[in-house]
Amino acid sequence: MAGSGKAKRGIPPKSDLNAWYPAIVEIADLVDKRYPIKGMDVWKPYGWKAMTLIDGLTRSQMRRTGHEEYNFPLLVPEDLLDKENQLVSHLKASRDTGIDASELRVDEEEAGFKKEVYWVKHGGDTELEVPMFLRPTSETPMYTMFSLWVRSHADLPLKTFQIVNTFRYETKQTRSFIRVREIHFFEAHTVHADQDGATAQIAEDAEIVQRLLHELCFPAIVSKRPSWDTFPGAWHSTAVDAVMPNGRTLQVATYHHYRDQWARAFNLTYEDRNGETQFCHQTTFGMSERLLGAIVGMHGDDSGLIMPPSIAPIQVILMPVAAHSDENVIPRVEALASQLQDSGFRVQVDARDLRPGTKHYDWEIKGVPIRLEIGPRDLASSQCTITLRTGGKIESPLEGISSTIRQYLDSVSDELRSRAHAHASELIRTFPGLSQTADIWKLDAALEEGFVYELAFDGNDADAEVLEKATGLTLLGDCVQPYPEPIPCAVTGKLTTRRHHLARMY
RNA sequence: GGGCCUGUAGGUUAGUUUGGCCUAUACUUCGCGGCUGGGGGCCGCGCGACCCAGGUUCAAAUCCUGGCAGGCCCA
Repeated sequence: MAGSGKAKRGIPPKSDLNAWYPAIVEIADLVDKRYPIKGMDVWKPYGWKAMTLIDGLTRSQMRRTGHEEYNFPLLVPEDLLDKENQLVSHLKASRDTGIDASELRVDEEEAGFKKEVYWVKHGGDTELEVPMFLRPTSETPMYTMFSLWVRSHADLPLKTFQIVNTFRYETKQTRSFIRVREIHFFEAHTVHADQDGATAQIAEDAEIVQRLLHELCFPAIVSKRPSWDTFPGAWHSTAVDAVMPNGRTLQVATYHHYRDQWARAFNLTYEDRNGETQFCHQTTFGMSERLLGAIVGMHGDDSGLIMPPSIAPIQVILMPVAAHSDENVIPRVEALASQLQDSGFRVQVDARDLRPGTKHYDWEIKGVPIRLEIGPRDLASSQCTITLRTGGKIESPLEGISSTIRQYLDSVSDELRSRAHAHASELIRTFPGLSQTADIWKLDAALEEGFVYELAFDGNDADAEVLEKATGLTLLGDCVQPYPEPIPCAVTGKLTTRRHHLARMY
C-alpha cells in the first residue's frame, strides 16, 4: 500500500538520482521549472523560505566576523569589463609563460566572462552608446567603487558582502540550484593593507564554511585548487566540494586570495602610516543556492526531502486529528502552536480537512523534521504523537513540550550528520594506481563509476593531465587535510603527504 | 563545439510508424456535493490538452521546413 501510494506522487527512487532530483525539487514545491527560460526557475515560497534561512545563517556569520552588507547595481557598463578582461588575459598569459605579470603588456585579447554574460544593448529603441551587461559576479562593479572609498590605512580592512542575483549564460544542461542561469549568489569581498591581512581573511572564510556545513549537516572536501584551475586573477583558490550521492562532487563554496593583482588593475591603493601609497590586498568568498542543492541531494530519501532543522521552513507541523469528533482538538493545537512559536520554533498548523495519511505524506515529501499529532485520545491523556522525519514515532507528554521538541530537532540534526558522513565516506575510495608501459599510462584496476578516488599526488600540470586523461575524472586539488605519513605520488612516485581527490564534477 | 531524440489537460500518458475511425484515451491533480476520519478511504458530478509559425493535402496531433522549449550522448 505504502509503496504504490508513493508512486502516486511519482517520486522515482533516490538511487536514480538523475530522475529523483529534478522530480523532488518540484514535487516538494521548492521551485517551478516551467518558466520558459532554460536555467531560470521560479522560487516557490517553500523553497525560497529555505534559501532565505540559509542566507540568514550566512548573514549571522558575516555579522559575527564584522562584514557589512551592501547591494550593488545589477548592470555593469562594458568599459569596466574590458578592464577586467585585460587583467584576466594579462594574468593568464603570465601564468602560461611563467613570467612575472608586471613584465607583460596588456593586450586586447578577449577573455574572462565575456562569452557567458547577458548583454543589455538597447534602452527602449535606442541603441546604447555603452552597452551594459548583467553581473556574472561583482568584482568589477565593487572594485570600481572600492578604489573611491579606500583612501588610507584607517579605511582598512574593508569587509563587505552582498546576496544578490547574478547571471551567466549557460549553454550546458541546467539543473535546479546546481547549474542555473540566474544565480542566487552570496559574495564577500574584502580589502586589506597587506598580504597577511588577506591570508588571515582566508582562514576566517575557512572557519565560516565549517560552521555553515555543521549547521547544514553535511561534510565536504576542502581543497586548494590546482594552479591551472585557479580563479582568474587569484593567487590561490580554495574550493569546498560536497560529494553527492551519485559520487559526483558539487562545488558549494570558494574563497580566493587575490594578493594585490586585482588592486593593481583597479588602481586600488591606500596611504600607509608613513604616507606612502600601497596597493591593497583582496579576497573574495562565494556561495550560492548550490548549498540548497547539496542539502536536497544529500539528505533526501525515497520519500522526499529531509530538511535540516537549521533551515527547515517548518520545523514542526502540527496536525489536528479527528477534529470533527472533538471540538477541543483545534483550540488545543492552536494553543500548542503559539506556545512553540513563542519558544522560537518555526511551526505551522495543518488544519486542512484531509485524511491524516495524506497529511503525513505531504509533509514527508517536504521534509519537515517533526510531525506532531493531537487528537481526542491525546487530549484525554495529555500527550501528543511525534513522528521524526528521520524515522521513529513517539508518544510524548505535552508537559515540557518545548524542550522535548528542541531535543528531537537536535537528534534529527545529529542523525542527518551521521548519515551524510557515512554516505560521503562510502563514496570516497582509494585510487587503485597507475603504471606506465612504453609511452602509455594504464590504470592498475578499472574505476567504478559513481565514486570519488583519493590519492597521493605531487606532480606538475602534465602529470595531472596524465591522471585526468587516464581516469576521465578531474583533480580537485590539494586537500586541506594532508596524509599523516608520506606516500608515493600516484604518477611520479615521489613521497608526499599531499592528498588529492579525483572526481566527476557537476 | 559535434551528433541524436522529444514536445498531447497542472502532472504522467494512449493515439503519430501506415494522415480520415479523434467530437483525442486513461490515471492523477483540481473544483462541487455527499459519506468518512489516529498513515494516500469511498460514491457521484464537473473543469481541463495536440509547443509556435509556415507548408503539403479534399483531409494534419500524425508528414515537411523553420523557430522556441526540454532531454540524451560525445569532445
